[in-house]
Amino acid sequence: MLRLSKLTDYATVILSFMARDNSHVHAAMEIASITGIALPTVSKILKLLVNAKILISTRGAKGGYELARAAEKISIASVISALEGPIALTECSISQQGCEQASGCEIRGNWNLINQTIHNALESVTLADMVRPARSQDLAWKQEILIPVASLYR
Amino acid sequence: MLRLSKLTDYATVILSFMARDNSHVHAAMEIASITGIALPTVSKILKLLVNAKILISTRGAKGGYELARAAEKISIASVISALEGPIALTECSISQQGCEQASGCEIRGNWNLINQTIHNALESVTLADMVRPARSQDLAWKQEILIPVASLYR
DNA sequence: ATAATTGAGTACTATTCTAGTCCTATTTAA
DNA sequence: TTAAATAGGACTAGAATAGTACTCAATTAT
Repeated sequence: MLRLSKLTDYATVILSFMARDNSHVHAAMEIASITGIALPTVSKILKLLVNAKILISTRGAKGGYELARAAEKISIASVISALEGPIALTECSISQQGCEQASGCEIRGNWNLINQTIHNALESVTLADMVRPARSQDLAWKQEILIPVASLYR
Repeated sequence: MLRLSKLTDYATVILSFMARDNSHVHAAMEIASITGIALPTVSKILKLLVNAKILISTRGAKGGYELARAAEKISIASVISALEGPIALTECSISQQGCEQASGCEIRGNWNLINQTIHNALESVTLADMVRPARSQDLAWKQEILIPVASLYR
């Protein structure tokens, strides 16, 4: 189902909360109670986000977490790869081992293309976009979508 | 990692083989031996593709599978959803149950937007595109990618 | 200095999902 | 009627995910 893991989903919830109130640092406990996510789980996610340089942590009393940079500069792609590793639809996109399928490998290049397309799309969406309320069914945006892969061959 | 399942990967391999030679029906056994995928697994995939109306099956001796329509009319999105169910990054995108996260739900609409964007991108790539050889690192296509979601709010 | 607060790191467990296999029924061509 | 082939479902083993717990390290307030 092309799904993100729950942890990634939680991460966006946590980050969007922090983006809305970035005036001071937030302790893990505070975040847990506000979002309703269990504390150990919140901690785990926050640590991953710190490692990915998305958050900055301050230890000790009065410590906590805060965004490492403005919400406009935090892409959804970076959040996803912080939690789930590199964005790659197929196996071969990560490990360059190559597949043993003799006849199938001709499509790998195309998968990489699709992969890149999706990656770029996710790269273009920032945390700031997520915080803003979604437009209701505004059909205009559908026309805006470009289909780069298919048009490659024309 | 935003991964597709192996079965979906196999499915594209199988379908691309069938797209290249759509002159006659292919038995599951034939497909298995050519692609190197185990027969029971191939059968399972083929059945799912038939249910999704992507393939047509003929029973009995001299039976087999063939594409239900031209490769140009088979989108990658339809293949993915045949194997993995509806394309949805987050839980809420499928079940309208709603999330219990009190403060997080404001971003659901935005997830749906991203979701739709990716879905449309995948919808635009067809099996025929996959069969064609991939262009080598032609950087031109990168510029072609449009970032519809972020630009929505400007 | 010392105690309290808070994050860092690691290890562990249970549950869910995925991949893959097998068996039996049904259909059709020869 | 027989052989070839798909249809459908049930089942198992393994891997990945989600969530928890515990101990160490750092900082600040008193």
